[in-house]
This record gives sequence, structure tokens and C-alpha cells, in this order.
Amino acid sequence: MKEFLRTKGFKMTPQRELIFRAFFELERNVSAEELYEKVKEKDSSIGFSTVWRNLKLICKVGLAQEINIGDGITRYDRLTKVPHGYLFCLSCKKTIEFNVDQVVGVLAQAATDHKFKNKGFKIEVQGYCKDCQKKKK
Amino acid sequence: MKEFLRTKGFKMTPQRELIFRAFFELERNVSAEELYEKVKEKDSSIGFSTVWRNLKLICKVGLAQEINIGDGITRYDRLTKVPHGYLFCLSCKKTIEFNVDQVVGVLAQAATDHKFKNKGFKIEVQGYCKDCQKKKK
DNA sequence: CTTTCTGCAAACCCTTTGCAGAGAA
DNA sequence: TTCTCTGCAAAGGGTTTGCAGAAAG
Repeated sequence: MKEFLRTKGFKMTPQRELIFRAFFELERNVSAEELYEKVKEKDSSIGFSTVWRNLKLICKVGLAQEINIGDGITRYDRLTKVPHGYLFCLSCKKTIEFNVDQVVGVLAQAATDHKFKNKGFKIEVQGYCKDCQKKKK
Repeated sequence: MKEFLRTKGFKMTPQRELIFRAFFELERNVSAEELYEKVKEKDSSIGFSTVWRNLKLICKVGLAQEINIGDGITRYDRLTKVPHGYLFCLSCKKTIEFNVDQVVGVLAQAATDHKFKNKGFKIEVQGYCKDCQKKKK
């Protein structure tokens, strides 16, 4: 990781490492605020902007992606295999990734049909996850 | 339209009518700010919050949908046939709708596979539209 | 009359940025 | 030493809301 960052022109610092670890250890997407809270448990002196800037950095080097459901909060999700869709739970805000191989072809075709230069997909299914459906009952 | 709103418990006013007209006459999505500018041309006394609240109202009654590409600006797009995908131009911010009949089945299946209660899709292809590609040259 | 709507101004709240000092390389 | 990084605090900037008066039904 340290090497990876170096090749991109960034340095490694204790805070950075802490933030990266916390982010990648989580199995769900997080907002800057959430990750900040999580990281503060281990280093209470860390600043919010440091977390925020590192989240942006993670996106910049291509390891995560911002997602936005329109509630005004930007969340960050790990970018693994590309591309993939999300099942976004409107209740707990967790995302479940799913394969979209069968879909991208259709979308790429739609882009081509309109002479549109494709730069990326965002495929989202909003609803309620298994767990949240149970809780509501 | 007036009748439609009445059945939902809302009143019709001159401002409301002006805003609705302006919104539906536009062929592209708009931000609250953009629609406000547009509406002010016809009635300069109208307030921004009136426009904003009516845009929310249009969404509430199911005639439009908020879209969000992550630039911090909420845009509103007419909801015609359902559902449909967007080609979203990162340069001019316009959206081009396209048919997603072939895709929704796959997404619905993904939802079912995860016991996820589907409440809506958001299918977006980000990139550059025909016109903006030309301008860049 | 009663309830919703409007316009203004201020409050909100998450996101960004400026800066000076600290820390990597 | 040089350049990036951090923490704090303040600025930004779109989104919401409170309120009193106006208007619809």
C-alpha cells in the first residue's frame, strides 16, 4: 500500500494508515462523518478534515467511489471488481453489490446509439434490505 | 392539473402554475436555481423558496424525480414512462433518457436474490454528450 | 373562515479550504 | 531541505425552515 501510494506521489503517515485500514476493514459504505467517528476510537486527536481528505484520496487513486442517494450525505464505497451495481437500503444505508455484466452491454449500446461518450455507470436499486424488512415488522 | 392537485390536497396558485409550466415545458432536467432563473423572467417577484418547494411538490406527487451526480446540486427530471435510464452529460449536465426494459428484469432479479424489497431503480450512464464532444475539439 | 401558499431572511449542515506547524522522504 | 500532510477553525454554498401576511377554496 505504501508503495502503491508512493508511485502516485503520496506519502504514508500514521493517520493515513489508520484511516485506510479503518475504511477497508469496514464491510459497508461510510460517510466521512461515520469513518471519522470510527477512526477517532483509535486516535482521538485525528481531525475531521484529515479523514475527509483521505477519503477523497482513496477515490482519486481509484480504490473507492462516491455514492449519493440524495439525502445530502456523500458516502464512500470500496471499488472492487468493475463495474458493479448497488442494492441501496434506504433504511440502514448499507449497500450490497451485485454483478451487472448482463446489464453493461445494454447501457453501452444505449450510449452508442446517442453518440454519447461513456465514462462510467451508476446502477442502483433502492429499497429495503432483508434485515430492515424484518425490523419493521 | 388543477384537479389532479386538488385530489391530492393541494391548491393551485398563479405562482404554482407558472412554475409547473416552466418545469414541464423544459426538455431537460433543472436545478432549483435554474428553474428559479427561468421563472423569474416571467414573474420577477417570485421567491426562490417557492420554486424550491414546488419542485419538491412535483416530486411528491410523482411527476418528477431528483437526480444527483455528486456535484452537490440536486436536479429534477420529469418522470414520464417508468422506469427509464439516463445518459448524464458531465459537461452540460443535460440528461437523455433511454429505455431500460431489457435491464430492469436483471436488476429485479438481483434484488430478489438478496431478498431485497425493491423500491426503485436509478440507472445512469455518465459521460459526454454528442454536442459537448464537438465543443471540446 | 380555515388551510395552504408565498416571500424573505436566517438557519442548517455537510463539504471545502486557508494556514501555520509537523512530519515524511 | 523540500514537499506533502495534519488539525483547527472558518468559509462556502446549496438546501430547509420559521414566520407573518396573502390567497385559495
